[in-house]
Amino acid sequence: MELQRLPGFRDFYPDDRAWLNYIFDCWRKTATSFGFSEYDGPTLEASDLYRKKSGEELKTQLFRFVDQGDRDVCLRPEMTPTLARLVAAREREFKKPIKWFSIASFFRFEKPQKGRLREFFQVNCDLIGDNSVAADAELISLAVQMLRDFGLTGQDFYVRLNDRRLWSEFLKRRKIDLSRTTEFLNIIDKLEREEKDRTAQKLGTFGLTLDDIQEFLRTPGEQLPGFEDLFRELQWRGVAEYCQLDLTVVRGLDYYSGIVFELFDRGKENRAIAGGGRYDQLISVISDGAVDLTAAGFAIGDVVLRNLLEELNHARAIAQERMTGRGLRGYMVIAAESHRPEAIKLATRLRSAGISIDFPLEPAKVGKQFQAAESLGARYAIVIGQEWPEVRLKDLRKRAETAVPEAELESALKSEN
RNA sequence: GUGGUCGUAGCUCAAUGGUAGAGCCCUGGAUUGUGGUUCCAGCUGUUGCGGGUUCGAGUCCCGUCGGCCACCCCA
Repeated sequence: MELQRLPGFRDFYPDDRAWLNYIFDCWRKTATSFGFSEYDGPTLEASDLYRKKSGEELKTQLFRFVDQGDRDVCLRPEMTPTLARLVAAREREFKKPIKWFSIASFFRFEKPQKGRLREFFQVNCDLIGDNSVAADAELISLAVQMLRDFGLTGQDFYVRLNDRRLWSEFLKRRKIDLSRTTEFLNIIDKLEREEKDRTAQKLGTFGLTLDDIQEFLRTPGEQLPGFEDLFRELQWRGVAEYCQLDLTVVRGLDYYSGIVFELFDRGKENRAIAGGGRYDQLISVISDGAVDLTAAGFAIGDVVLRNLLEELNHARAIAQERMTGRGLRGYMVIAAESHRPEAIKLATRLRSAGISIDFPLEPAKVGKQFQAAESLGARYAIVIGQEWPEVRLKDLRKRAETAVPEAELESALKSEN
């Protein structure tokens, strides 16, 4: 019996790692283009960091243990508390608004299934110290752009947008105890999935009926000042058409205080690709009131995203193209072993110039070497033979071969085509 | 945590309860300086693991560990 991989964890063989790199590169490029700076934090955090902001149920989903120093620690299940800690600790060093992103791995002890594993990666983008609707719009716009950069379109995904304050107002107006907000939002969250009877029964404990809710759902968000401003901001950014108001989107986390949104794929699966919102009180809570900064952010996970990119033909084609573009530039075919020393010196020089080069470590037949070049995905074969110092440069895609003096090889390999 | 379903070669899968196979991949070769095709040969298994029924179990039964899916939960 061989050693097994832990359930919910993945190996990343080169093909898988290429996918991950492609996704990371895309995330990083887009976040940077919006003026966000990359940061990171530790993978392991004190358990208290997560207890401060959440309920008791959390602990079954944490990778939690006591270290050799008798500290109660957790593998991070999300980035936001770490971010809040970082910002709270050195808040005055950074000009506002703080626009940061990170690409990191997270751990949750859950039952693995489609789109949900025990270790996964997320890009987290947060905008801190600005509570304008422009900040909200900026984040939504960034989330949309991040998906568009993978070749996804409005045909593939859309944004479900809501503001929790709409429900807060709703509760206030009906004189319902606001301390039960979380309980209430949980019912709203399940509105589409749970049986109507069950929902009605739960609502009954609030003195509400299903009709009360349905009626409120039909009335758009003009009841909250600022929502029109938000949509105007979204329009300026060209992302309003991706968004639709959906009051049933509330998101599970307690700490969301304003807008919340999720990006869904339009396929029948309808899974959330990304989610986020405004959490104006969290930094204050984490820092025990020392620092009070408004904030909003979102995260995109790698698992659902990759599933989706592989399912959609156009997105998969783009991914394949961008991933193979980074292959080997030249494979050196050493046809004359007597020139191996020169060949290796040449390869070393080309590599120093940033050109990816490989060659056989031991003598091999020329045919074999060409096969190797082919299977390694090399763009060019460089044949080192008796003609040295002249070499033969063969374009493996075009199947065309030319003679090139070795001194000119570098520029020949660098020229685009 | 609950339920369904599936575990056979590295991968994808065959095998009415009766001697475990194919394709792909990989390795080597096809008169020694040219690759996506082709041909030949070779390699690989405690049929996930442990019990049970049977003359005989990959096949039937129980347990267990995994995978997938749904529920729960979702940061």
